[in-house]
Parts: sequence; C-alpha cells; structure tokens
Amino acid sequence: MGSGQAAGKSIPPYRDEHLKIDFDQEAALLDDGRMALTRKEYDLLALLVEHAGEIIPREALLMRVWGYGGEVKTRTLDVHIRRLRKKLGQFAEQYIETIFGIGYRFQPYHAPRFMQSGSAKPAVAVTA
Amino acid sequence: MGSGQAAGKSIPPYRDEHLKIDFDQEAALLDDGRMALTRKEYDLLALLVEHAGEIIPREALLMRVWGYGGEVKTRTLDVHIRRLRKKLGQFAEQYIETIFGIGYRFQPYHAPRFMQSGSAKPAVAVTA
DNA sequence: TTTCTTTTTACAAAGTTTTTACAAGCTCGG
DNA sequence: CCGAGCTTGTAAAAACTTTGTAAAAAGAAA
Repeated sequence: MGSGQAAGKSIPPYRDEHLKIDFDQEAALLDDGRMALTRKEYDLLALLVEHAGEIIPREALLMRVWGYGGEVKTRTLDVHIRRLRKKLGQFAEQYIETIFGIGYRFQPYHAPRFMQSGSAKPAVAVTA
Repeated sequence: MGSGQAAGKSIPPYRDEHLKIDFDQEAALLDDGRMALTRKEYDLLALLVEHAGEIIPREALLMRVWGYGGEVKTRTLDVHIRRLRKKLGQFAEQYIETIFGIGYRFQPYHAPRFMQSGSAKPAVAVTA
C-alpha cells in the first residue's frame, strides 16, 4: 500500500535545486546522494511532494499512508515527519512546514515564503 | 463551529484596495502578504467580512464563531477583535468598527463613513 | 536470533484560546 | 457638567491544545 504509482503510470519526477524524487523508482536524491528512506518514510515524503505547495491535513496523511481513518490517536505521523526532517538535514525547515492545527506542507526549495508571525491558515489540499 | 464553507460551495473572495479574503482557501492577504491568522481569528474575520457593511451583534458573533448561546459572560470576543485589529495594522480602525452596546461591523476600505450623532441606530444584520 | 523498521509511551515545548483584573469610554439621569 | 453604571479595550496569566522528541516496546525480515 502507500502512495506508490500503479504499474504503467509514470509520474514525472519532482526536482529542485537540492532534491529530486523519482516516483517511478521510488527514490529520493538529496544533492545527488541517495536518501536512505524506509518504506513509510518514502510514502510520506512522496505524498507530500506530489502535492508540493499544498497543505495536507494530518487526517489525510494518516488515511493515505497508514490507512487510518477517523479518530485514531497516534504520534506515529509526527515521528515519521521528524525522521524525514532529520534526513533532509539542513533543508528540513525549508521543505517541510508544520501548519499548526491542520497538517503539513512540502514547499519547493524556491517558494514565496511570506507570512510574518505565528501560523497562517492557508488552503488545504487532499482530503482524507 | 467556524464559519467555513461546506465542501463544494465556492464563495467569491472579498477584495478591496488592501485586503483580500479568500473564503475557499480560508486565507487573508493584507497588501499581498498573507496574514497569519489562527483559526478563531480567521473565523471571526470571515464572518464579519461576509457581512461587510452590516452590524453583527456580539451575541451573533459568539453564537456563530464560538457556539455560545444566551447568557455567556466572556471577554474572549473582545480579545479576538483586538488581535485582529493588531494584525490589520494601520487599517484596523478603518476596517473594524465598534458599535457600542450592539456589536461590531466590518467596513470595506472605501465606505461612506457618516457618524451618527446621538440616537441614530443603524440596522442590525445577522441574528444569533 | 539479530537487525531493521514501525508504533507507542511519556514528557517537553510551542502555539492557541480563554479568563482575569482592571483601565478607559460611552450614556443617561440629575 | 458630573458621576454612577454599564460596555469595551488591554495586558498578562492561566488553561488548554497540538506538535516535537527520545527512548522503549513491538513487529517483521533476514
């Protein structure tokens, strides 16, 4: 399960200055070095990257990566986000944004980052 | 209970010289910078803006943003109004009017502003 | 079993909302 | 005009909620 592509379909890779995600090979390259991602880590990152620039609510992530529905109480998403951030190293803050009370958002390396103080509440993408 | 729109419905954004409220994205832009609003702040602002030019009584605001009914004694509405005003910066006075003894009113940036001296009580919109 | 991955647990830290306490402003009768 | 009585403004603290983190436990694969 996860967010992998069905056989035959081919999604163009994501690419920016530092990060490349090859959805066909299910691989992530950070500054040309391959990121060692576990399955869940990849699934999570891929889902976020596929929707780069859009907020994905916790519920949607839990549903689409874990198949959890409704009222599941778990910290596993947070833990995976943390491990992704660790592996993204210096770019972690740039790439994975926390949208308080809603979910997370992957931002391309060059993304207009306005927003003064605190947390805003921008658009939500990908429903559970 | 917020004032957010049900999925599928789409309300045209509010827009004036300085402020834009995108009800679909639930986002507010002030002079093209995104306002960092918390959920309650957004809900309150959205409700006021949806009824721009109309007075909304405290009771109605408390009911529709907080779900409070009847005789609730709280200053939380005032505190949220204050924070909205702070975030609206120099336009605060222009946008959010206090109607003493009744409630608040959002005014579009260009709005005929005639002070009612004495006893002219404007009509009230949006009941609890 | 040994090793690697995933989930849970238990707090810590950060962010948001509400309450509290009082200052300031408005209205109206005298 | 003056001031009592109400309403609104404000700052700060308290209460509550959500997210971050480390470490242990549980599960899976080799």
